[in-house]
Amino acid sequence: MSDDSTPNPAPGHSADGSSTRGTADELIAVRRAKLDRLRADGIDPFPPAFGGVTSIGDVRAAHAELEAGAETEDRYRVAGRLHARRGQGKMAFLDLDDRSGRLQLQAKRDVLGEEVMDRLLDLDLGDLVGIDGVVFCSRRGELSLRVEGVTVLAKSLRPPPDKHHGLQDVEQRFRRRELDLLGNEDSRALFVTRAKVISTVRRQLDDAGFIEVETPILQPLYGGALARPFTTHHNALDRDFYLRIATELYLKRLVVGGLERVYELGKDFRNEGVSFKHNPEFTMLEWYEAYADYEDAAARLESIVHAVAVAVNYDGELDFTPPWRRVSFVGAIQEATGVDIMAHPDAADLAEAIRAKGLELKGLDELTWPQLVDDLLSKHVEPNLRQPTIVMDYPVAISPFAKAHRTHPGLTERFEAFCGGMEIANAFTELNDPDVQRERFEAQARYSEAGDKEAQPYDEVFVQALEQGMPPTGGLGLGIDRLVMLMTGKRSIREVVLFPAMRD
RNA sequence: GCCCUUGUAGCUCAAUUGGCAGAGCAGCGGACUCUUAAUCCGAAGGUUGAAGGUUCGAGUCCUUCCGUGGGCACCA
Repeated sequence: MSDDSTPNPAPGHSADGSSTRGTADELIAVRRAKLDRLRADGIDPFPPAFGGVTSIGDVRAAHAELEAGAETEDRYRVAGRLHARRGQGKMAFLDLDDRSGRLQLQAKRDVLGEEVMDRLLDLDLGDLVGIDGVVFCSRRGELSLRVEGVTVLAKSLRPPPDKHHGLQDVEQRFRRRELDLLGNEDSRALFVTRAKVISTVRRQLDDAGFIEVETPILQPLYGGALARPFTTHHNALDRDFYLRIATELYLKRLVVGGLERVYELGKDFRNEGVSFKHNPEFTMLEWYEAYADYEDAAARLESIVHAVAVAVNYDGELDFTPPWRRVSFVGAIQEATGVDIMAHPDAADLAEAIRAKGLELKGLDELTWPQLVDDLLSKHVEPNLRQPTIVMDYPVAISPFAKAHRTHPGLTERFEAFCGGMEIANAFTELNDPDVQRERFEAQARYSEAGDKEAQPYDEVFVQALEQGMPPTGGLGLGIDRLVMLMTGKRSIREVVLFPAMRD
């Protein structure tokens, strides 16, 4: 570490100039020299706290009507990061950022005196400072604080991103999210919006009588979704655990236990490829409601998502007003491709029908019937579902936890919701017949033996829970990251996850 | 895993057909008491992602590797 501090000139007067260069190391060295100068002057560059701060947003709100040139007697203490500086002589203007906004500071030598003024001018962009001052409105109409006191709150030793362009490099924005946040106001706003999405969802469920629960992330058996898990090892118990791919099975055991309305909001982990809509760890909401079915779940989903859109002032092209368009799974595929999947109940037959329609599907002849059906939906239907759409009644073969449809054989009471060409939710009338559930697991075991790495492992404890008796239940899973993508108009999940997975 | 794309100063971006690597901001020295992408003067700042190769000469062309972004595959 290069800590070769220059001799300390008077505060505010810059370092001797002989060692002032422009490389990254030298930029840091200049800042370290200023740090040393503060310490030499008996100033703590990293004080422990700074009380009595008013947010810039609150200062602005209190003086929204102030006219150009107006003075006040109103004093405030604000704190934040130094963003820009104009003027260097007997008067300077500085911009100070906090989470709520930006405020101009006016520093006058005749107000502050030589020592304080010099110290203030010696600050670097990016330094965290506390300011005591009095509100006025500049001749050009800019709400400002006339500085009366300056407190260094934390010295910044590295240069901040460009003050106008912010941080543009996508890789650095994701790898060094703190630089993205401090350099790009819209990035900060996005994550505030994300928090609002989550708090709104919570409030909706809390107000509807749901209780929030926490179930294991480290699971001895994974289940509740069709996906490959991450595996880890517990040393003391000397056994492998899986990071959960879903919360479904534990939550249904809580319904068996009589909690009736439960939800969990947290991370799931799936060991699959990354894409604009997949991150290996992602935030999932699941809720289960006793005595409800999938129609009730659909209505609740519409209501919650609509409430979220209102809460974040969504103004994009999607219309989340309930009720959303409903189409049947079979009908949606037939409409988009002309193929009636129920008329072709085996794989070879269905593959022939797909080929007859001239549709593109890779590996057509190697795929199982469920795979063919799933591909038809994901490649030929899903991308075109822009406006919120609920696709109802999925085939039983791809729905191991959904109850058989009350009137249509071969189908289940399951829907997925799509918006912006993406799946955002998956819900069923939950299968609560333990014998049928046991058969479904056995079918999954056969898929697994046939080489399907995503088939469900048999979960005997879960089946025994169903044998205890689970009330009729509606359950739903909602992808929170994708919901935030929709609400903010972002096309990549990496934009809405603070620290997305990156290659090393 | 495969294909395409991209990587230049701390940050944002240029560089014609292969012909002296440049600008703005930031930083440094100086001027400036209502500026706000402040302005003005001055001096600086580079292993062009890495390693090889072709060439009189490579940021530019070729090979390999690393990372980004996009697509495919995977995601029954």
